[in-house]
Amino acid sequence: MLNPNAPTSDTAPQDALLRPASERRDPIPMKIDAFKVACSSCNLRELCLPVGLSQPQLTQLDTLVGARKSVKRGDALFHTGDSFKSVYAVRTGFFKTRISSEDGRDQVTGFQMAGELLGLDGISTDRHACDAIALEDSQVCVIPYSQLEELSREFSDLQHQFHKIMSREIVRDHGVMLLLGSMRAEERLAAFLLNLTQRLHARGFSASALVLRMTREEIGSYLGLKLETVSRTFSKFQDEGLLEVKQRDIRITDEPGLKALVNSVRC
Amino acid sequence: MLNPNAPTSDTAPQDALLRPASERRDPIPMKIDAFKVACSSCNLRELCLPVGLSQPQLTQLDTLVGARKSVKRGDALFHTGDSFKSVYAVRTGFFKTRISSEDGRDQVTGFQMAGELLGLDGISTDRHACDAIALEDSQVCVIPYSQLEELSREFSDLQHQFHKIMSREIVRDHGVMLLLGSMRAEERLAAFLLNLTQRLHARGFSASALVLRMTREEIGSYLGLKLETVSRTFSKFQDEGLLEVKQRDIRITDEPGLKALVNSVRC
DNA sequence: CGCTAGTTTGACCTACATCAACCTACGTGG
DNA sequence: CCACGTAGGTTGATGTAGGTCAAACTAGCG
Repeated sequence: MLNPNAPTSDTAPQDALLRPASERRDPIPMKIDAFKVACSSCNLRELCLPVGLSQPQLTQLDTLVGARKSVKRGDALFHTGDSFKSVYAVRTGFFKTRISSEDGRDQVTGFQMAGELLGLDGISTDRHACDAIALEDSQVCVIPYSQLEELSREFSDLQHQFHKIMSREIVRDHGVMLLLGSMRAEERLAAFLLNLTQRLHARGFSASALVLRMTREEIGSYLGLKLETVSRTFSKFQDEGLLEVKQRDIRITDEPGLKALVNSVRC
Repeated sequence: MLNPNAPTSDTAPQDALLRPASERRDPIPMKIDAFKVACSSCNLRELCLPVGLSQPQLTQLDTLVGARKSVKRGDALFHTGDSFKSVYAVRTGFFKTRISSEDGRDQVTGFQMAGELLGLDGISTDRHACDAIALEDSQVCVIPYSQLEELSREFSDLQHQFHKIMSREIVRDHGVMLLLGSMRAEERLAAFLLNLTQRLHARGFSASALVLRMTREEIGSYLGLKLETVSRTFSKFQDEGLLEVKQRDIRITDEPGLKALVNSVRC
């Protein structure tokens, strides 16, 4: 199979959306304005902000999500210090967020895929607190924040869903702290791969094969490891029969083995 | 000075609130119900949920904050898995939050002092996702979450302040990731101490002297270090003239030196 | 076809962990 | 009031996971 991130047959609700933008063909828009986004007809609505909303609420939400924005691979959706106006929902593509310390070290704080929100850090100071960089040509839905607040005052379902998303980010961050604070390299990488595949699976992709959109260095930055350690750990996993690794193409050949790594203390 | 956490003379808005509960004497409550809390008259209102609210809004908020709850040193305010009903504002005392992995390792994810909110992690799944443990006898204000959502649909200021608090937690967590992912032991401890004193200072305490409410092990867990390393690093800082350390009593004698440590790359 | 960015692998080094002994302070009961 | 127990803290000796430095390999891409 050419694309190992191809959707599995059982769950493939939005395959088209997860291919590179160049391959994608939009469904006929429900509105006349072809550049207008419609959450109500979006294949990601079960993963994104609209989760749990009724049809009339969705129609309202459509009025809020103003436009799509394309971001080329390597370009930033926003930078640290940019004034905060909107949050963004990833529609297609893949992002990383990173923060930098004064002395130039930086830390990747997350990888975002279709249906996930970017920019929540900006609410606290009205300025973005990280850089969001596209790891492949991507498209996001622009959600003007003041309008989101407004609409979520009207619809408690939307309000609650938004709070859930923020809370989920906090819980995720605490999980990463546990990983960074107490796991060894193998456990970190195993946890990372299982997290990625689990999220891809929720989007209709294979749970056992994936194409990494990020470099070893970016993985290392996220996991608090050097790129050489990431590379060596991949090789080790391959030697042990847990994975097949061909550069960025990964196939998980022993998922229970990987899971055991994450849950076990040492050895 | 007996209590090195004593408020400085210039900014001492709520000294009484930050002493152990046993020493504290409440102001005469504005409501007849002595157990009722009044945000409108709380000395922490400039640090807590009410930031930026008008007087009438504060009065509304008073109806929401139902009760105080006392938590003895060592006891849990809530545990992982407890059903989520409320968030809590620390009124007096000091807490830690921690998460545990299946294999028993745990990670301290934060330390909370007066005016800070606990329990935001619970929104995502309707169950608390961490344990909150009092590090000294403490008191919290109970804020029923459904009512908070309701009221924040009425008052956009409250809504925005609540969002800011959640966003700030996300930004803080990302900072901790940077610390855990790329700083060395000395930098971590220096950053930790500076963060603590900065927060204590915002509450009217000295910026240079503090009493740690947590053990070396808890500091280590938060910073991704072993307790011996924390202890050694304290000793090293003392030898270098950055700190005076007497068990949990810390006096910062060279703040610029500490700050330089955090901002410099190596050495 | 040659450049460049990314990756792999090896040899060596170091910051921190581990293990262990001892010290300190405080609370409890005699 | 003292003595003893215990939880927490310090310090030393040694081990090791992962960092650092370096060289070679691979795959796109102009």
